[in-house]
Amino acid sequence: MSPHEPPDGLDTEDLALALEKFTGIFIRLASVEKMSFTTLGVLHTLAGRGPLRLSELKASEQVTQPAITQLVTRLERDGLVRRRPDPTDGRAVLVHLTPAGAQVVDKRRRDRVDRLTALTRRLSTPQRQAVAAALPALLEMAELGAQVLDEPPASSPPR
Amino acid sequence: MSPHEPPDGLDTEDLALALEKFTGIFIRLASVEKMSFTTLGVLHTLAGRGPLRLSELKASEQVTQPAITQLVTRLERDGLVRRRPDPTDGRAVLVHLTPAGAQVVDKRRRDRVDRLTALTRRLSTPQRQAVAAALPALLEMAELGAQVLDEPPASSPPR
DNA sequence: CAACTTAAATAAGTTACTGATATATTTGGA
DNA sequence: TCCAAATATATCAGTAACTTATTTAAGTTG
Repeated sequence: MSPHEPPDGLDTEDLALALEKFTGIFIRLASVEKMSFTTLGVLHTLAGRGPLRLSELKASEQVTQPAITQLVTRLERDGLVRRRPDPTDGRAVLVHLTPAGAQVVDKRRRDRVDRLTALTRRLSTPQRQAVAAALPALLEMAELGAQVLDEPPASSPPR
Repeated sequence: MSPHEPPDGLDTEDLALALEKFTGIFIRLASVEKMSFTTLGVLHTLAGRGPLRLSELKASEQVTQPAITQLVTRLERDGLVRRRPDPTDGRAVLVHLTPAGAQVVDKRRRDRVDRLTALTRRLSTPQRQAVAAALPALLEMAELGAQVLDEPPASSPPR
């Protein structure tokens, strides 16, 4: 009946439903401090991957190139990032996180950890163990997913 | 050392890190069709919880009341929702999803399920089982989290 | 070294937000 | 009963954050 169930008990429809609910809550767990999702995404990406070109940020945030230029301009105005020339390519610019920018990311992360801690305290021990056991698989899926998102969005990929 | 590790193996810092990566990918898995996160959030909320007042939508989306009024106006213009008077309160309006609106939500959900299926196929059987075993706990956390988000954002809530 | 490509910036217009305020309805006493 | 306060939504004016189209500058190639 369902084409989404491999033979080992993970129904992808259930998974999608659970993850929809969960991510909807999770992304609201951290204090948002008047910043858009895209802005926070850029700061977070820079914190995780180090200085990047505008074109690399564009790819990771799924907006147009002028939008990134303007967003970085605003972030620079607010002292959260700095533009520096790319020594290996005179056309390019490397966007660096400033200490203030790193602090924003850290604060959000601490908030999230605090709230997650509060949530997990209310789970049963087996539930906590189940979540801990699933973490490597979730990380693996995130990595696989990142690769997929770089590929073209074909509607019906011919197999 | 870490205040975030209960005695049964779930380090919340690890959890937060994994979930950050995972949700960052997950929310981009579905086709976005030129709609903002907020817009999609409203459609999804209506699909999940039935007709709601503007003020209820406002609470679930964390934007100002005029933003919701305008967003619903745009959605109504595009035929995705309809406003109808609340029979129990002459001031209020109930926002209903139209069939076209429900279709948008369904398509996104199908997209997501398809992509998740592709991802989970590349996991090992134990990994899939681990994810399946964690689903109830994730749902529980989402539910607990939803309650927390409704509460006032007090820094030190008195018990 | 001209033609092409790539990286980022600029320009002009649109959309989606915000705070402040207005309108209509309900609620709760005097 | 009736009026003041509270509640639910709408409107208005201004700003922020995007879009497409175009421009500028620096690399790459035959």
